[in-house]
Amino acid sequence: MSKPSSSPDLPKAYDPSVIEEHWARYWVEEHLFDVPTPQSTQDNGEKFTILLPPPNVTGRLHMGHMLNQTEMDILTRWHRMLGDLALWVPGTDHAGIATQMMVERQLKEEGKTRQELGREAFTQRVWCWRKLYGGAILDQMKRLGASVDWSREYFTMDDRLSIAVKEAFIRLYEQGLIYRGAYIVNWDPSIQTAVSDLEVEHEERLGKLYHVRYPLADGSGSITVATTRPETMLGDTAVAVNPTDERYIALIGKTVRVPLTGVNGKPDREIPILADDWAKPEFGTGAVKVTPAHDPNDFAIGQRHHLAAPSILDETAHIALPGSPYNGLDRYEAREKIVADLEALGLLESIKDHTLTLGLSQRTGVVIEPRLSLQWFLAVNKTPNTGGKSIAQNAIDAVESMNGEKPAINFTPEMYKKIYLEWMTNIHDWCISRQLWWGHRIPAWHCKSCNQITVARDTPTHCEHCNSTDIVQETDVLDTWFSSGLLPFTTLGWPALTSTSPMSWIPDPHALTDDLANFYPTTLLVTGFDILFFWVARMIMLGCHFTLDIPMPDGSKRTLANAVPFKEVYIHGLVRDANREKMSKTKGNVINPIDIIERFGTDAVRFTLASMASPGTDIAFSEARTEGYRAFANKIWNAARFLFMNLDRARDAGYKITVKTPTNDPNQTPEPWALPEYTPLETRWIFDRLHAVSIEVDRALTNYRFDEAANAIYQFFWGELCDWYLELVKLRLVFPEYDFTKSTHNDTTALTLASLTGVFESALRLLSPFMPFLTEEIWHALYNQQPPAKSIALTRYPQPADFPADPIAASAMQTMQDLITTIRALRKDLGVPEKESTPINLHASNRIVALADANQDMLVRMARVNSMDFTAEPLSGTNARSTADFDVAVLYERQIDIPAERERLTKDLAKYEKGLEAANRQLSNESFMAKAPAHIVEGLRKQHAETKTLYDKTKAALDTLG
RNA sequence: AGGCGCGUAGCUCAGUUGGUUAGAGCGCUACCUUGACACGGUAGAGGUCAGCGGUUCGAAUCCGCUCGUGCCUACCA
Repeated sequence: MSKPSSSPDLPKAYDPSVIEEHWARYWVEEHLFDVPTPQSTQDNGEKFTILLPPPNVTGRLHMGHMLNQTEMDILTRWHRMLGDLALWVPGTDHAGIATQMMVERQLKEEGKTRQELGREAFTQRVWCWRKLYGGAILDQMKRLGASVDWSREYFTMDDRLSIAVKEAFIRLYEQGLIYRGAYIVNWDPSIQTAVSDLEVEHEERLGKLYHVRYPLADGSGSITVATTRPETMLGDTAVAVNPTDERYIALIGKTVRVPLTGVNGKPDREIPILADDWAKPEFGTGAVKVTPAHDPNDFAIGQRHHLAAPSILDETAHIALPGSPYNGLDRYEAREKIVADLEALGLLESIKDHTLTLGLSQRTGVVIEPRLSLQWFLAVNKTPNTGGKSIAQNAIDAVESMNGEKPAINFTPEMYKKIYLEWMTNIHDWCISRQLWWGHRIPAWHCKSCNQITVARDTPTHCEHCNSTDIVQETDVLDTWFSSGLLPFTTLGWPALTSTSPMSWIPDPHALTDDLANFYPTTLLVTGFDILFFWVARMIMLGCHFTLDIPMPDGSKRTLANAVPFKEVYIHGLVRDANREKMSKTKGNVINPIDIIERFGTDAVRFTLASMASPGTDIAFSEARTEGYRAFANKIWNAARFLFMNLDRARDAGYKITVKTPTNDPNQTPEPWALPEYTPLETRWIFDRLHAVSIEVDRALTNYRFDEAANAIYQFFWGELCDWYLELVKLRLVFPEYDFTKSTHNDTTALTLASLTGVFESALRLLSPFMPFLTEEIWHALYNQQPPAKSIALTRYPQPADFPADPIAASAMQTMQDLITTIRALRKDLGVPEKESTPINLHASNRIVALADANQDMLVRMARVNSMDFTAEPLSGTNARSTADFDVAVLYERQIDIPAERERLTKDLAKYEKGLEAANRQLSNESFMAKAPAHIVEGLRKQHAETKTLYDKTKAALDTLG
């Protein structure tokens, strides 16, 4: 309770730049959204836990981040205001490849390479880099007003998270699910590391199909193979044909000489022709060259037939065959030269155009080279040696509904569930090793004596197999997504106190432990579909696999086996430009959120994104829309000015107005508004609307319908509160007298002031998750900078039960609005000057006559009516209008534009006629009458009657026009 | 090669199990600088719901085909 601020505090036009920075800083500095350990707060409340998809440290905020964070922030603020314990954990991802590339690029500018620096110095350099630039995106987040818990901020390479990654790796290894082996992987020759299947983008390109003749070793002829990559022939170890292919049956078992492979005077290499189903008779020549080290299919053939797999390309995709004339050539140079040489030898039969799908590295855009190399894999379809289901199976079970029950993890939109299951059902083992320096180093040591591997939590001194001390640590690091896949529980403190290792580095082990007990599993994940497989699927795989021992605050232990990391997944669309084009640097259509925020204000941009965020569709971001929402912010600002002005005047006149904001404590339900008998119609009505809009917003947000929630609030605030309620309130407060000292201090004035304040304050709270800055500013001003809570975000979210529903008032008000609108339109068509008041005649039911009579002041103010007569006879003619409920005539001497009026009436008549025909058709249709549900028939009858009335009235009006 | 989605007012999009006369914002037209607000007010115009066929008493909504468009997945040399 405090003195309201005076109106001069608020400038006439809303300027977001003046207030937003201040509140953004205030929220962080006051630690308003840091969640204390739950013992000290209400522990019977619901919990809402949400993990921010960690942006890359290399990242700059883009519109996708802003959409993602706006949605999460709306939900988090909403839950917090509902009294839930709302924890939103922020952090950043070390983003192995991306970051390493960034720093390497920087080194290159200095004329250095990472190899010159060495591993140790290079990683130091990356840490320095991350210190300098890594926080940029978090600073930008603060500008968005994201209500995260900054005290729990993490970085995926932090010590505690690194230990968790190591722990997870070791457990999986011990369960026999991580193995090391030589397989064909996707190799990026530009950054020289393996990447996973997901990090490869496929693109159709026009290439060539070469037919190459391989001479039979016995000189009896030749066999022609078809290939798109002639340069790999240097590594061929066989030619395969289909066993059923009659053309080649006689050749199976013979050998051919691979052209161009003779080195130093030696003859060309001799390789067998063998039978394998993989060779498809209908493709090319039906004979395929087999290069096990450079093609995944060929590798499989090689395995089946125990072929050697010589590598002919080095890690940079240059030919590595000492002595060969092609040695040192890039793969494409080699191709050119080999094709020319084959041609010269007369072994090149033909070259045909051929469209092929190329794999490109997502990060570098370089063509992926399938390469045989030693890598670490996570077996996803294998039963762990400790028993139980495979990782993929658990990840499927968590999402599939069992026995018709709701699945443990629910997807919105539902479509993504299908996509996820499809992918998870066909998943291959995951290559988790990367030949990078920046990342979590694999905790494995190779023994130089016995070649075996020792995997250990602490650096071992000797090989666990042969006791040799000649051991060296694995140089590979883990795929970044391996660590991010663990985040739902590692950010909450796992494996603190649950691990076999002491966790002495944890500053306050108990706090972290409580986090896991209190907040795991998390509630919701909000993200884009682009990381559905990369991240969402991996979190489900890893989360549902591990058994987590969770120490409870009371000292007991809870074991969570195969628990889901989150219960809900909400997938949003992509933010595109206004023309629905994908934003990209090359197209130059990237919108920088900070730029747009500076021009329109964060609130307006947030509201734009929310109001366009319809599930399952991308957002075509349009500035026009944002301009509209800036206008909305300005509208609210000015509505606040109107309120403050009246509160000032009231105060000057001796009124004492109490503002009251309910708390968000779920145990304390505020007293609902009790309206006395003398409450005016518009006040009953606005409370009814407030009741209705809180129902709608609650329903919409429950279903992730940010668009519907935003639109409902917009419509309420502008279309109902400002357009009608504020105008009508002037009747009680400022009309016809503006000077309160001269007006009577009657109950209605006081009630109206209190209602106006209460309604407006409630509307602010309703809006605050969407426009946190503006509402914070006005709310503090409302309390003259001494509010009952530190932030509007810490107050109660408006609930339907807080406001009295009043269907009778709602209906009466609707009639009054119809009447006012009809009179206004009529006045316009009659050419009545705006300021001139006119008498009206009204013909209507007794109920409506009584209503209009009781609310004459509304008609005076809103429709410039200066007197009203009621007629028993229906009204028609050029100065009258009819609705189904009433006829109204405006008495004005000037004549209406007859042709225009005739056109309008004719149009209406046609519309009614069409409606009548349709209704008649239905009502005389026996099947319809027999089969349609009663309320539909009833509704149609009513509509038919109304249309009939309108038709008749319009017809009469048209007849009088002549 | 498979799979998924989309096509509704000039533009960007809603339209919840089929049900009364299909909605919003922006834009457009006309009038109004009224003491909260011209980032405003008031009143309007604007759609054969891509096309064709089917199911139904009833279809923007369900089914089939055609056209257009976007995306994802895949080891065919």
